[in-house]
Amino acid sequence: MSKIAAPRGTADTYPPESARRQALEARVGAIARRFGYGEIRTPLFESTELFVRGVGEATDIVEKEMYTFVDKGGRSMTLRPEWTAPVVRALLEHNLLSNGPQRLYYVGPIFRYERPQAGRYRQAHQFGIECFGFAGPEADVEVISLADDVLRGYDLPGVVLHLNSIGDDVCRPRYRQALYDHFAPHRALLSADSQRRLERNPLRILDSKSPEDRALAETAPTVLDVLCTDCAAHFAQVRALLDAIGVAYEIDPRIVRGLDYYTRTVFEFVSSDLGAQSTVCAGGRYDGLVASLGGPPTPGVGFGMGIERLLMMLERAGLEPLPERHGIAVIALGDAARAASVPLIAALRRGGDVPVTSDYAGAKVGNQLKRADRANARGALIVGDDELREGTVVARDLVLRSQVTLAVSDSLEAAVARVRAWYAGLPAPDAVSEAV
RNA sequence: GUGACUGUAGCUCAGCUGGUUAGAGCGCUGGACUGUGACUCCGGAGGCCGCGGGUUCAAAUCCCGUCAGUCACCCCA
Repeated sequence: MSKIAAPRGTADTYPPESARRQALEARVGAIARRFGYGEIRTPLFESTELFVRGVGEATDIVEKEMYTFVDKGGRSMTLRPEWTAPVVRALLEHNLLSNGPQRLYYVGPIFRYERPQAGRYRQAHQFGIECFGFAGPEADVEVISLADDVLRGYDLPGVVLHLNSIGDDVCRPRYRQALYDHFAPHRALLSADSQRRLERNPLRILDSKSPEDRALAETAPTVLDVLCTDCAAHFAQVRALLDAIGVAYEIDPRIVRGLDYYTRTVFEFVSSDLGAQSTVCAGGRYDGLVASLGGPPTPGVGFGMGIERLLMMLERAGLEPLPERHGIAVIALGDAARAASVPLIAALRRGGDVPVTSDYAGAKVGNQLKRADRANARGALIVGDDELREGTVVARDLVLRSQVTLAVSDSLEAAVARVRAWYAGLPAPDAVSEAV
């Protein structure tokens, strides 16, 4: 025991849990493709400079959460802490924006050096999308609606979409100033953290959890009061379009953003089921990012969704998908039968989509049947001395507990065909479980 | 990075104020049932009591450190 363990905040995923993740990843990918998004994969690590410039020097991610190392060439590299900057880098590197608007989705790990907690890990996984080239509110709505489809599709209770606008280069500085003016006279009443925030980023005081800040935050001016005409119009259209397609939301002026690149629309899907990390999906518009990384001025909007948080919500909501009941377990009894079963197993696996397993350790029938049952196999093929002599196999329905004898001695092809026909003829597990 | 709680068999957990061979349930495995998976009964394997140090005649138990988990803060997906 206590040999080498997985590093803090990381986890292994193995059956049956890995099947849940596969299913989830397949599902979100399918939804993204239905919206016309194509998958992008980027390296696990990038030049540190990319994140410093893309995410923002003064953000927590860059200041204290990056896994940074120096490679053998003396270059500073960083494990991807978020997806947006790498995606933009790839787009610029391959000049994809000159092909017009781009719709991309991703699924994969991110790394942040943080103390682990419910729904927070050092290696986490995110699904997300990025939509480049559309400045209008339709793109915001498309992105939000995609996230909404994913979450609503799971019918999760208690998920609420919070929506806000944090303005642009014109109105955000104005808002900062307004907040500063509001809090500065009462500086002494703020929590220690917020006194620091006041100088660096007064917006952050708004989402503080400390009670002494709350009272002052209640009376603070709202972003929405100081949006410039363009931003206000954009926000109004986003809301109108969300209404038009029936996506429910709540205006929440307290949503701010930890990353520097956001402009205008920001949103979060929040669940009461996640403990302190209540956000399962967060995103927004980032019209300045592409240009700040050296590309042509290009509007963009997207979101990131936490896979672990989504899995946690599914678990707590009791929405675990039932394991699929399928496959054939070959049960060979004795050395001769075991050897004789190999060609049949191989033939069944080739060109078939039915999982075929076999126990080569020579456990007794009862145990092998039990294991096959627990592994959710649908049927079993039993070959013992009698069957070997007679050139047959016993084909057993593991759900109905009934069995037939199949001849397999004429030719391998015929045997395979006969087994496939038998398997295909088994009643669907759903129908069976209702009958039983 | 800060704080609190926790670490005993594959899993879930008992082990009172330190005392001799560390337990249970589930799982695994053998048998009752010479080749059929529920249930029942009887047996078996499986533990550096997270790791390191200290106190003591004696430590799973007390103390310190460390690693890990959980929860919260900071912050965020």
